[in-house]
Amino acid sequence: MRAPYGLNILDNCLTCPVREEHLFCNLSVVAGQKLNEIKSTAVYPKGAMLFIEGQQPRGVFVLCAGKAKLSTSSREGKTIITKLSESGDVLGLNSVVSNRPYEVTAEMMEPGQANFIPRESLIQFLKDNGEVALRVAEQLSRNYYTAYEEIRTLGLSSSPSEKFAKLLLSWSTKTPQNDGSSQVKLTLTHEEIAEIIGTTRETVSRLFSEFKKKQLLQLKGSTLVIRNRPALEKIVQS
Amino acid sequence: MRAPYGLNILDNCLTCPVREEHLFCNLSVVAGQKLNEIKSTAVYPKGAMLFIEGQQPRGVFVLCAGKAKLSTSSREGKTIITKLSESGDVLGLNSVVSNRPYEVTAEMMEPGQANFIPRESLIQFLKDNGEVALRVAEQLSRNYYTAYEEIRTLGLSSSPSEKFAKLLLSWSTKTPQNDGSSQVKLTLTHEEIAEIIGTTRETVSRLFSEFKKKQLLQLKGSTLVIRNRPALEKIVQS
DNA sequence: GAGGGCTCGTGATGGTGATCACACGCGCAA
DNA sequence: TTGCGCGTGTGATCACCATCACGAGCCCTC
Repeated sequence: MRAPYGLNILDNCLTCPVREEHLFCNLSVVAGQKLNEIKSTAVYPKGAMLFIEGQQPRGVFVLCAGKAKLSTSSREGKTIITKLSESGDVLGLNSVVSNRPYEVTAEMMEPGQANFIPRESLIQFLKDNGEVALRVAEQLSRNYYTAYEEIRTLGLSSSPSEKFAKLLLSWSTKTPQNDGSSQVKLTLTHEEIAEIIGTTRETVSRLFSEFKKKQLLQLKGSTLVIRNRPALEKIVQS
Repeated sequence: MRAPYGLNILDNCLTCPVREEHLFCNLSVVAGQKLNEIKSTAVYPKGAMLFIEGQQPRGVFVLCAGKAKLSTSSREGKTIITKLSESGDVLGLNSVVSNRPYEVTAEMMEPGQANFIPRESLIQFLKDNGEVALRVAEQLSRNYYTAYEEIRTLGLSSSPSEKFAKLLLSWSTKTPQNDGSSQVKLTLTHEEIAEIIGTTRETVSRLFSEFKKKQLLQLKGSTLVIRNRPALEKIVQS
């Protein structure tokens, strides 16, 4: 069975063979079944908006396949990307739990699939399953930590170089190589990188040039090779 | 009975006649009693550190009297204040729930009193009381919202004037007057304000001068009179 | 009353990064 | 091929704000 956009529909993407820290894994059999009943699965094209900043929270989305970017914008059109989400992430949880409008916009960066759990059902489910509520609390506090990291980055590290180096390091830690370097597929435009570190597209271009010249990184087609992590860490130092 | 620093020791500051949204209010009788058993009360002088960034989470502090500031610092010594806490606030909750180091330092800005609840006891308490766990989740998601507001401020509003105006408005909404103006007791130094909006002391001084000249605010001794809120909102606009 | 510590005002200066502008290369479709 | 849209490189300029510096006022202690 083929879904649009070349995706295979996953039968049940709430199960998670890989990452144990996922929110809805390792539940009791009863709870797992109940969760399966209240969820619904859908496939989304690139550019699809799961939800938009300011909307009333309809429910949470459990990303099963594809990547999504979370962003927030000012009235003047300036945008910052606050998180890149991957398979397994739960989107919209904060808004649903506190019943406040979505604080971000979630947009698919590539075709993907997600489970949707309506707000009312989820809240009732949490009330019926106290131990899951505690897991949700843990997840929320992890989210909070991520947000705090963001605050530290925005508030404490002033220069774009610093933030850029920090971003590169965060990518690099995901794909460590034995020789200290690492390779990453670069799927973001300079514009998007600028929105992540809170600067302009031009500055990002210049940063790439500068870092290339300093032998900190290298571009082979669309793969980014990060050399000399120690030097990057020295730039960050905060 | 007199406590040091001119404070009356409050018999049980977990009860909260005023604000219903407090975390540990309106519990069942049993839960309330249990909470009373595991908490301990202490009095703190001005400048006391309830906990410090990076420490392992010992437990949460429920602020009963006095104000505290939450801050985080970089290695180079730059500091940002992320929140000013008041009576009723629960400090350290995120770290305790996720069992990660305190992400901020909590320092008393004036003499005060707080209830301490050790981590182990609290977690056990939450496991035994699922409905309270959900309340904790709600509280955490509110914290998350606050953090997100901070991210928006730091990331989207570039100029110090904008952030300063935003800060003034946040103060002003707490004490609305019928004529559109409002008065606030100014207990912060320019230095501290600078740490809140992420700029320098000098810039804050200049902002005060500038806003005074523009009739946006006025200083009567240590009380700050905010006139012309619409103009401030126009400066913010984000 | 003298002295020290803290907060606040304000001038001078310089660096940095946003902004504007334009050119280039690439993929794609008519 | 031509044309268009998009992402990218890079120069020139300029406003803004951090930084340094210094002096004034204020409170507390000795």
